[in-house]
Amino acid sequence: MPELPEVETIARGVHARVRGDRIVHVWFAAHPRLFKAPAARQAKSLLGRVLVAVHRTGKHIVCELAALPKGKLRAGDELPPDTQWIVHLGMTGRLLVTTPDAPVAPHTHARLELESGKELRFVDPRRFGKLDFRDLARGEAFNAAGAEPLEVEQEVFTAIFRGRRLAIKAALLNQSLLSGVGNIYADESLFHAGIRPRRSAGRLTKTELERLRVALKSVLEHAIRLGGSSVSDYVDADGMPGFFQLEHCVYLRTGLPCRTCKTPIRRIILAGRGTHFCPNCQR
DNA sequence: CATTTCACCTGGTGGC
DNA sequence: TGCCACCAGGTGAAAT
Repeated sequence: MPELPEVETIARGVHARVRGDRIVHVWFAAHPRLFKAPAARQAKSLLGRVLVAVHRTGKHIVCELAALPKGKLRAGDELPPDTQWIVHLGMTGRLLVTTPDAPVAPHTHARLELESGKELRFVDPRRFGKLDFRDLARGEAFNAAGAEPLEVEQEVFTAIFRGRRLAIKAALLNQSLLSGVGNIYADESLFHAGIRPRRSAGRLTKTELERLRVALKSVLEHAIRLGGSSVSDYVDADGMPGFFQLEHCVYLRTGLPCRTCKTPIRRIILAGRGTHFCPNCQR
């Protein structure tokens, strides 16, 4: 499932391959629920525009698009973006840069044909993903609701959880508090911070919260360096897997010995999700 | 308001 | 081998 490190990896890969390319044809599948703004409006906004940059905000991939100016474009000219195409991968979404003759995978819901001949494809078997766009002229620039885990400072991080009675794991998963943390990195960061997932968020000490902030940041950064976790069907923009799943300490390791103390990893259901922890290392 | 539960989806799994 | 019930979980809406 794509979380912050996977989305970051994909965004970087797409950016490197399509930056400066122009969208010359747009095809969308007829699955209305995939589209927050109507598909026809999105297609109209995408067609003919240049992909100026692709980056990540929370779990969203943001493609910055610019209209081509009327006059001649000179080398080195910066095109100011006027539109954003927003891709959320949901559970099983993929954003792939392919050659036009590459076989079209089942559940391909969007194909953007580029001037260079490449194609940007959105594939999502479960259709939990979402496609949307923003008109920057209307001041609609996309913003994640929660704080960025890689940038948030101690004081803000502490304030986020203050007074909240829900379990810390549930709080970590709440995208309006922190953006980008999903099930894998919630479990892994709580392990590295030595905190049980069921602990009440508001009852954690300042020291524990600081341990959690640092653990979360370093787990996410490590995962980005390894290209993310390929646990179900995640692949990057080139269709290549990541390798952070090899470094998981608790996620999907139920019954296996803790890498630190050999105690078998336990699995519970918390906030409706499978939750993994070491009963000895996490208190 | 804060928090919890559930529907949305399909592919993979395991039981028979 | 085939069939089917069941589960996975990010998000947003509905319920509590």
